[in-house]
Amino acid sequence: MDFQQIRYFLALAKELHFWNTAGKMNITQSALSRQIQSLESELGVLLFERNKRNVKLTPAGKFLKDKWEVELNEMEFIHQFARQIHLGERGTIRIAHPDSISASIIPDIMASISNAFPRLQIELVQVLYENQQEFLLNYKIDLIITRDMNSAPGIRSEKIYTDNLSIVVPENHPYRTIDDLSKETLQQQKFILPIKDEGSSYSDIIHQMFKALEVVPDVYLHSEFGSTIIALVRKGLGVAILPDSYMYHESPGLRFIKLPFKTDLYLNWRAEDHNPVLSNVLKLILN
Amino acid sequence: MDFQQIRYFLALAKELHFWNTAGKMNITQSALSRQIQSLESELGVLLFERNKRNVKLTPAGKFLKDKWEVELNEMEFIHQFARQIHLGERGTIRIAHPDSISASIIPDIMASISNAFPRLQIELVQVLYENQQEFLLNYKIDLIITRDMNSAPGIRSEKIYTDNLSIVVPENHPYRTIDDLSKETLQQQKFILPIKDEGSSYSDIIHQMFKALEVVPDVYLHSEFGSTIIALVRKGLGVAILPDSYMYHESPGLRFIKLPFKTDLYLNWRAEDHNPVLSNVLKLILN
DNA sequence: TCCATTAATGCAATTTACGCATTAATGGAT
DNA sequence: ATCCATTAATGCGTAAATTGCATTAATGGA
Repeated sequence: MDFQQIRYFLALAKELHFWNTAGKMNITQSALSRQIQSLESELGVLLFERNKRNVKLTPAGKFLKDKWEVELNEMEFIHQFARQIHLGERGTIRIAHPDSISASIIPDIMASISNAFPRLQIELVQVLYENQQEFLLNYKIDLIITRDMNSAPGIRSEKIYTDNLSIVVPENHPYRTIDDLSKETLQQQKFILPIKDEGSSYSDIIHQMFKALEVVPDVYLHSEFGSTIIALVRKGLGVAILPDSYMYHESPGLRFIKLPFKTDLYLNWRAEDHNPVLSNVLKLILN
Repeated sequence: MDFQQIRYFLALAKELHFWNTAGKMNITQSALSRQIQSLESELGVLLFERNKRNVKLTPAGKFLKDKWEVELNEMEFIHQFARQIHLGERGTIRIAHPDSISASIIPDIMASISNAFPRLQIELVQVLYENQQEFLLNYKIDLIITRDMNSAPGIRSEKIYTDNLSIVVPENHPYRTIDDLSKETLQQQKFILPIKDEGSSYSDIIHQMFKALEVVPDVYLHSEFGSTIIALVRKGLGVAILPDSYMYHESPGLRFIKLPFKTDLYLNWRAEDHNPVLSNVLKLILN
């Protein structure tokens, strides 16, 4: 059974005239007649009561007219929807990102996506450092922004942004500009730092920074969560080294003093993932 | 687009293997490959991501698999339903009948129909004498049982039953058997009779009966409604001439005395009505 | 009774679908 | 690293289906 046959049937059910219908459907009366016959015999249902003069729907034909009209519309809608999925205009994408950028570049990225593809559903999630690779490879997330270059097989990684590192101090702290910093005073600070994850280039950079400053930091506390770190600094429990992106969180009571060190942000995705939604989002972010 | 193509797609979406699927669908891998390609190009949607080694659904393919499964089941259900309509096993038929037989042959007819065609919906209606023909010809009813032969063009009529006429008297009435009746006493009765409709053979018969008995009835009241007539007789307001069928109404306080006159019941329907439900019901009633 | 209309049908031509055989890509085994 | 078995795609000839044209047969109206 062919959709076209059903379209012929619906047209004929409206017109109730083989010649007129054939004309409208751009076939000959002969073809239409045979298509209807073929439909009837395949269904095992007489659709029209017809003689050489009149054509009218049988009760079963009337029933099918009503039902098929609905079903064909439904089908057309489904196919339209499928086309949008195919073009990456519909669908869901799960993006993981570090807390630090949730107020800096993430809003820009989201705005850009929802502007270009308003029908996309985006799920923003946070993923612990040790789960990042597994979640990506097991399709729990589709895209992840990290501060580490990822070189695992099957994962592609591109640098998308570079953050400055700042030292974050409470408003009443004597550090006011970069010039106030000295090896001696730094040595006296209590530091609140991110957890030093194995192989994390981000914590490496912080480590290298202290090396370059020739300071061995007195680490008061390690936390994976930037918001926790910021709250602790505000309470005067220590100072922190954080990427500038945290400035966008508009947290009062803090001062960011830019340091001459940088940390990169990378976009990571499955190399073999051809999901058109992903392709579209990648194009947008990497532009 | 062909339903068969969608069935091929669904099979392949389950198997994810062209050779195995082709075998199960009883075609060659070549044909299956081309059918899927044709489906993809007609839809404008890539359904499978495939190389010479692996086959997997695209997001759009996954979506269509879920949707099409539902739609195809829906369609199969619709077609099954249509087949039942075609065979006259499903549908609605509106049957009109005189009040008199609602407790005699109507229950038998209903039982017979619902036994043979349990899915049929029957609507029983009452139609005033003057509307009978119009309602039938205008498809307001499909079948009508009358006490008059109908010979209008486009209407077929078949005799299905013959009722005896009885004189109906209250229980305390002196008439006990047919032998108690005499011209003289009949002349003294007050009669409650049906309305003498123009061209109604039924009221004709009652008229002829009185002529044969050489009695001119003292008609106290005319009513079209048998139940009204019966109620009036029970109250002692007169006696009536009614078809035996009323005996089945189990009305207490009445005596039916059979008279040597008969009245026929006819089944009437549109001659050109080929509704299979009607055909089935006709076959049952006329057997 | 005749005629115009119209659905069905025979036939030839065209288009489409199919199976067979082959090709080309790929993942796993040696 | 190389070879091989597996497997989806494809070229080609044949079979099947669909189509249009012309004709037929039925039917309602003049």
